[in-house]
Amino acid sequence: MARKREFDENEALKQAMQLFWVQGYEKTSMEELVNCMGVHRKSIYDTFGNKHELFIKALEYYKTTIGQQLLQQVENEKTALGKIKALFDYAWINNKEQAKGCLIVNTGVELSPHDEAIAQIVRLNFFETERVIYQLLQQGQIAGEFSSTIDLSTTTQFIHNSLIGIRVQLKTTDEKEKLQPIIDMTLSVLKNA
Amino acid sequence: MARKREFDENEALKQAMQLFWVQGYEKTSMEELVNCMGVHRKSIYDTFGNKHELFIKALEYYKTTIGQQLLQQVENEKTALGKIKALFDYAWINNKEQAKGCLIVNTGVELSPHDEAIAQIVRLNFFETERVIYQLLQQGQIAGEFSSTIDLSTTTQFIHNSLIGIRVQLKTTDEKEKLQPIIDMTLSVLKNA
DNA sequence: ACAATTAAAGAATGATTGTTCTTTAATTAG
DNA sequence: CTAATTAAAGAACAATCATTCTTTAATTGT
Repeated sequence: MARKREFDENEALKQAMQLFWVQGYEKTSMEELVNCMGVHRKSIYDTFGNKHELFIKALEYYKTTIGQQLLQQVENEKTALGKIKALFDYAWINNKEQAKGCLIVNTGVELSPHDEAIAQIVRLNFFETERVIYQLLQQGQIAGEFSSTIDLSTTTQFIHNSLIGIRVQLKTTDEKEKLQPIIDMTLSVLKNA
Repeated sequence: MARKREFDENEALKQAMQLFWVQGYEKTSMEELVNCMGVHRKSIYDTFGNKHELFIKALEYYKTTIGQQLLQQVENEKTALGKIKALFDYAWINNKEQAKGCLIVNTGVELSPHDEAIAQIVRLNFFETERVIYQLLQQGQIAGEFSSTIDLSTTTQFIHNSLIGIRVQLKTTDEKEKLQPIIDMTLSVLKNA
């Protein structure tokens, strides 16, 4: 007994996420969001709350779509090394057309120090990435691909830190060809003696 | 034949830099800058131009003060390894009281994709850091501290990428003790066989 | 068919944004 | 001393910010 929603909530959220990803939180105005989502101002507020809540929902959408695509790319690879490489390579795919880095890293840098709710989401996403890396390192060690002497926790942190660096440089550098050697060198610490 | 300026231009610029460093460009309003610089609105505009030009001058100030302090810390060390470690450790000093990362990295992430003038400044600062790393690696190789088989350019990129990661994580993580092992592992690639 | 409900549309809200105008006060060259 | 110059102070600017109000249109259970 009510009027039907004319827009697709997920599609609108996707557009919002893309804009936040390119521009960041503060730089993005509600007017821009209205235009890019194709949804009326009031409908955005009725559906998603306010700008801050919309941003959090965009972060969640990012995790369940982009994050899931990333895991898919990882699982497509056979070897542990291939899977870890896929983790790095996937960043490229999202930065082919436009330099926008990683939404989680961007958000952490922009908002973590003065927005505890969002800082927590960033930490959670980082922690999940580290969990994935840890398991891949473990698998690779068992399979004999990686050195058995490396410490799993430390190496996980090390790989993740390098991944964060790459995600930043995808936004800042115009010489993306310089990044692949960095990745190769990062992964070289996994090699068997 | 004119009235004297009552505020110190460098001191005001220092305060502006600090605020931009903590909050970023977009989040920082002129009103906040007026309060924190202790200078009248109009005087800020008369002296520094507009917000964007003030930000660029704050970036320059950062380079000539913080950047210089960093080089000082590096030169205080005797060995090449010590100097490179100092490069990493210096990030800590500025993040003891407040998590604010590195102004150049923060700025690159926030503004590089949609502000070419600032993107260029970020690239220039990155290039200078890489130049310093390159020279230290070269010195260390000559002194026999580092392996002679490492490629200087690639290793420079690799070290810098790790440094960027650390500078991001200083803003995002609440477990800073996890970062030291990352640095140690990064520097382990320099070791002689 | 009607009443209840909710979405869409458009206009308007007050607050804050970056920037500038006007007035007053201080300084110094002539 | 005075006139010229420039800084400081305060108010004000139009534009944009996030948010909400009001009105109209569509949907569906009864």
